[in-house]
Amino acid sequence: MGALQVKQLGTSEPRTQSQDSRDEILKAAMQLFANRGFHETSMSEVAREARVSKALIFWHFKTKEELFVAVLNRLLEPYFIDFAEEAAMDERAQIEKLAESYLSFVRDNASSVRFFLAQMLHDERLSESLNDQVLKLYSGYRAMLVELIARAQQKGICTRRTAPESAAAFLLSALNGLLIEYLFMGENAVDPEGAVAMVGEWLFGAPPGSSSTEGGGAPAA
Amino acid sequence: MGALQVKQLGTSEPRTQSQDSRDEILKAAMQLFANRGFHETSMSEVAREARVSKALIFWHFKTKEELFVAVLNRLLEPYFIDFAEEAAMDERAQIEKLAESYLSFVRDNASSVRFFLAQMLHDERLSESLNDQVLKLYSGYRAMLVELIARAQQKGICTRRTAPESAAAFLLSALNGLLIEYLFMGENAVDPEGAVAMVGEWLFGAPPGSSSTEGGGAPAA
DNA sequence: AATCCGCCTAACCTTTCGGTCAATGGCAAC
DNA sequence: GTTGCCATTGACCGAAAGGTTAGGCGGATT
Repeated sequence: MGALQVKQLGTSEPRTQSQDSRDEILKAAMQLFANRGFHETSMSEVAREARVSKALIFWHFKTKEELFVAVLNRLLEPYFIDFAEEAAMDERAQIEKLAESYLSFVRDNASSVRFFLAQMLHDERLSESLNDQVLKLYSGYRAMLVELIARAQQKGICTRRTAPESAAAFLLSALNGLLIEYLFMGENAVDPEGAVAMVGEWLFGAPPGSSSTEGGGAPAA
Repeated sequence: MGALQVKQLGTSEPRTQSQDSRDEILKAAMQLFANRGFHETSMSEVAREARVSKALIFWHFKTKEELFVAVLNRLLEPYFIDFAEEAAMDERAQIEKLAESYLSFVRDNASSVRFFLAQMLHDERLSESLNDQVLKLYSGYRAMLVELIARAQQKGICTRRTAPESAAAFLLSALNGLLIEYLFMGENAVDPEGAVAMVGEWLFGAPPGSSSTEGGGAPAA
């Protein structure tokens, strides 16, 4: 969970003027691209927002597209989630934690998730590399799930007999569905804990501490 | 499932020249908007594609945005699915059929689904009405699911005790997840039947054909 | 025959786009 | 002090955007 933060600007390092202005430009472009998209954002706007001349942007970045991919890469930085396998937990807890961090990540990065999704949906040639990178992250996540489920089945913890690949795919689909529900309906319409509890029940049967009194998994209105 | 088709142009009806050209323009604009998006499509392109002068477009539609919403409405036509409740089926079959038609609809209209999704994600002010209409369809679908699940629970067919609203929400999320998986990974990566079967099992327990009597939904290890 | 009107176009207008260029001020090296 | 490089700028460019205008053509009305 460590790598969830955006890289902080090292204010102590000796930064050149150039680096400073470059950073300012990237920051402005990031905001504008994310809120309006690529084609709807003009270089003049970026220049104004960054309080810099338009020519300077073209000094730092040869073309508008080069600026765009620089922004993409910067936006992607926080996406490399550190899924430290906490060996202490059993598989069920690990899987639920994985699902939880997926959802909380989406919650915390909603605007850029939205941006990436829109970008990938609609501007294919501009963001092939983005597509690749996201796909990589995605399949890594899926592989983790598959392995966890397989292990749980071997241990006999998981009662569901579905093939691990199918189960993982279904689980991921459910998570993605929550993602888009969240993006459209907003925070209040989604109940992450309830959803996580549901997939848990789906895979493993009754809730973990069902004999005692605990509030998890209660149906919401 | 009758209303899934796009309205055919009635070639037999007496159409005026005006209607013809208007139609040609809409057709061209539809294609271009869907493939490239609003801002990336120019009126000159539309004119060229429709083999018509640019001025004629502005004679039919006051502005570019007016053309756009006309296209939106035309694209939305096939979205009004006719969910004729086939009273002969039991609730499980009805729910599975609902899920199936959701997925096959997405498969058949992939390009416009993609377009709408991108549009809603990224250009909020341009497509408020689109947002509303889609939301309406969506909540209609959800309401149907809720009712079906509630009835199944009353009848005792559905073993799952979750509140119908929560179950329907989760089911819809899973479907939406499949939707985006389909949009990104393509046809071969998604297994609609498998997914439908899974939600069926999730709600009702064992597959319908396996045994006439299914006892507890979540078998213990 | 003259007129009117619906449909359509070529040419034009204004604005803004991505991008270039010559010219600057600051600053370190010689 | 001059040279030379880095960072930066305002002015400028051709192209293309969305949109307008004046007018042509053809068929119905008078």
